Amino acid sequence: MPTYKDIRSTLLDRIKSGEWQPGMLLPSEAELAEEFGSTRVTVNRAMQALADDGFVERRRKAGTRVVRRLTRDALIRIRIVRDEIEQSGRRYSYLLIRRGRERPPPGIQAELGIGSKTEALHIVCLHFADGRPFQLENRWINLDVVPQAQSETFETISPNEWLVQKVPYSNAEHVFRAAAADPEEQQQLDLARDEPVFVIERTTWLDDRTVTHVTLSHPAGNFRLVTRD
Amino acid sequence: MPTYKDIRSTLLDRIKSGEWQPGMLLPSEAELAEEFGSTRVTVNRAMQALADDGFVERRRKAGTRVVRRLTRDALIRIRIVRDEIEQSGRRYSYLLIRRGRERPPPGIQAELGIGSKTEALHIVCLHFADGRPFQLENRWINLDVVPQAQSETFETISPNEWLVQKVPYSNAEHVFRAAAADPEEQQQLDLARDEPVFVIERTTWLDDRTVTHVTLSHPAGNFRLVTRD
DNA sequence: GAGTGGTCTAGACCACTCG
DNA sequence: GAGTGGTCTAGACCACTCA
Repeated sequence: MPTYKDIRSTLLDRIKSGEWQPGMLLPSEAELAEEFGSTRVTVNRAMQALADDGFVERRRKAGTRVVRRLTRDALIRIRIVRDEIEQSGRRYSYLLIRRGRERPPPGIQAELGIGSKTEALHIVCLHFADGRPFQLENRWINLDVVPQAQSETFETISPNEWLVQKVPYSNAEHVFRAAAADPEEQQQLDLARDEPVFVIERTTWLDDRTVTHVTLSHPAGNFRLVTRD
Repeated sequence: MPTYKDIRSTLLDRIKSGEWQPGMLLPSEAELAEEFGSTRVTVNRAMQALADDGFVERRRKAGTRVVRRLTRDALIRIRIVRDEIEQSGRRYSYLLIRRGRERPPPGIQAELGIGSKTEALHIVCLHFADGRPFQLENRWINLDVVPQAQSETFETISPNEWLVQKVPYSNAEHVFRAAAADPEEQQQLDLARDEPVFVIERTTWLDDRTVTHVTLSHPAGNFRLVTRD
């Protein structure tokens, strides 16, 4: 007696082998239930799993179709920078460079969703791997959302780790880009001449209120972001 | 009467609000079923959805716990380059630069998983947005896996689109990095002086056999990769 | 209107794994 | 051994949406 996972797997094979081509209409749940000698509920569970994974699209009355893939989804797992460094067997260290309340520039104001006269917490710090600069962190924290940040010095704990503890489940948007290094990046990251930076920008929300916006710059020579399905 | 989605949503609120902290043991399915006035099956469906999304971890006998988040997952949707350009309202065009059978350099041999004397199909081409270079594609195709590629000229269809048609459901690994431009990138992408490139490398398999390896270079000034949970 | 998927209940048995 | 999650069946009703 097949489980819904067995059924899912069998159906997926038919899709991957090309037996069921993109755009094709699949048999109804009732028909498949008969074929597999199981219940419609079980087939439904399998088909929903395939739909969750983006292989098929389902509509009532219209039935289930193999998706036409125009995109490829890649999942990136971004670790806390300390973990990332330690996991690779290198020694992690941390240095706070600046910390203060400031009125952010207009672009950051917009990201944080705050008024032009409101101050936010601005932090610049460095993360090292085996004593060499690995990541320059330039962060703005919205004090309307996380007022506790005011009483934290960030001298021993990085804002990265502090925020994960205080605000564990937020949403985020990332932008990845390459850029020529600006003078501060050039100096703090100790870059080779003409070495560009790999930049991750992250904005984090809690229920539509922006918690923080951060720019993470890395020497291009020692940073790559890897993905596997 | 709550649906499993209602239950999922209620439980997720408790996690996000901090009522249920990371590491905490959740009530058993039976207890929650009683609380919500539903069946254990329905609660199970909700909890499995939370587990799929990475919010909780479940083990028989040990129960269900809120996950301690040390990572953040980001989903990147990579479109076919033509779609990406047209979707943004720009005009797409394509130019084949080179195409030929060659013995690939050692690094590519390893990626493709072929012997040192085996030839592969090497293609270099350019994708334009509104007539300006957008992406330089440098691709190796494993002819053991996709022999049909030999009889395709790739003069009117890009290898990108051709492969999606021929091999719709493959697995992939991506590497994102920044780099100083090499001479060919500098010339073909018409880069400003000292402008770095944003590089995506993708390896694609079909059942453990490597189909293709491609390096996609973009002018840093006009390329960003965006993600949203 | 009719066919398809979406979901629930009630009861059951199984599989894992902790103590 | 016992408690927890994993899954199935059988029957039912509902909700959407296509023709």
